[in-house]
Amino acid sequence: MPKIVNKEEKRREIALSCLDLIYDIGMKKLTVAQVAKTAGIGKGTVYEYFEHKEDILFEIINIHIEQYHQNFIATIKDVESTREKIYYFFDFVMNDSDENTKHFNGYKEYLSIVLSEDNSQMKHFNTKCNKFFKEQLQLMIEEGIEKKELLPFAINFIDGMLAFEKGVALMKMSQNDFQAKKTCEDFLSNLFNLIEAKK
Amino acid sequence: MPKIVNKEEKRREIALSCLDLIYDIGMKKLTVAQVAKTAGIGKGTVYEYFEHKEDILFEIINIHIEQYHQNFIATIKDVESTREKIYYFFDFVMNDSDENTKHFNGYKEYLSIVLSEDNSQMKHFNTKCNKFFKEQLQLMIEEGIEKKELLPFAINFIDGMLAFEKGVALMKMSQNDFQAKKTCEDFLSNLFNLIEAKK
DNA sequence: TTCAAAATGACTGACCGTCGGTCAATAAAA
DNA sequence: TTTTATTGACCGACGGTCAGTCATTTTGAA
Repeated sequence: MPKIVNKEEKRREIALSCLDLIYDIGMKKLTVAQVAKTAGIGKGTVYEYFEHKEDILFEIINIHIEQYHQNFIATIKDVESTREKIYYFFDFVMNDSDENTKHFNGYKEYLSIVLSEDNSQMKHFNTKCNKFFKEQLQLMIEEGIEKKELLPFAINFIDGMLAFEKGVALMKMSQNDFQAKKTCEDFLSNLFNLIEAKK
Repeated sequence: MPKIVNKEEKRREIALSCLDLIYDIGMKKLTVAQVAKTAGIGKGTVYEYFEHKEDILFEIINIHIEQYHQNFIATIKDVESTREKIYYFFDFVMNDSDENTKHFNGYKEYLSIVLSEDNSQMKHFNTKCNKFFKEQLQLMIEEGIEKKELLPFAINFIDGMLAFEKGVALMKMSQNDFQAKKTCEDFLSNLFNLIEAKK
């Protein structure tokens, strides 16, 4: 019998090898032949690990989100004020570093596919991610209220903040020169004026 | 000279003939051969009126938006309270009628294309549409403040409401069983608690 | 103990069908 | 005859398949 490969590991390895390629040219222009060449495998082998071309991106997004979740929790832990924590919640749409731009771009490509197909698995994955962030935001805000940094009714704006963040992401992805950072900062500043406990 | 066809009119006519087809199967599965057959023309003729397949959807969206804008202004005119007007602003994501679902679905397909390509024209179109809605919302709110229905700082939440609406749209498009209507209603109810002038 | 044959999963790239887009030829109006 | 509109055969690119090859391990007869 041949060496048994760790399918999950190799799947991950192939996906990651295409990361820059996808970032450079996008999923639409990406060909499976290119993927195979980049990963140093045969074209048929790609289909040994992925159901279809789009599946490759799904793997990448899974990796990114996993990292992001961990990173998020770790960073939050070291932040003192609720205000700062919530700002960090919007980091994904505000941060224009190379690293984050790459993630953001990947998410854009991913969304494009979710919208064009009717893939229940991908939609479910979205729901799961969203749930995570909602829970995190809820924790932050509840803690903020407990610490008397926020007024109690701040709890009512969790869904609003979640949707706002998604909306800013969408506008950043679908418009030229959209001022994501400014829009977030203004919104947060105005919101905090209302929900923050006055000293 | 031979028969001069009204290019713009025929373009519109071809696009509209495919409306249900696109709604049924989506842009990805739509083939140009199908479009030609449905419109009762040759495949090559399609390219006389459209630059590429996606261009057909762009025409549809243009028609829809034009209608929608007119309809929006007309409806707003007959509505009394600012609160109701703003509710109507969220109609696009809350209304599940067949008619609106079709428009919403078209917008979803459209967005998918905007995200997958880097089409500056489409992004510019988005920016324009958004500007329209922002102006409308601004008018409503300014009027509401003038009529003492809203508190003055309500003006600060225009961008927030815009982004919120976009976010709800995105979540509705990319998740299973997302409660768009409830999310909007809750958000608006909570927001009005803050920005509405107390009697 | 040895090692050839059998077994099997990994891997491959030629091949296929589909489809977006092109263009040379044709039709038709003026 | 000229100009414009129309057309569908054709092309090339690409996603996905599959019959066959390879490499390694297991097996069991000598």
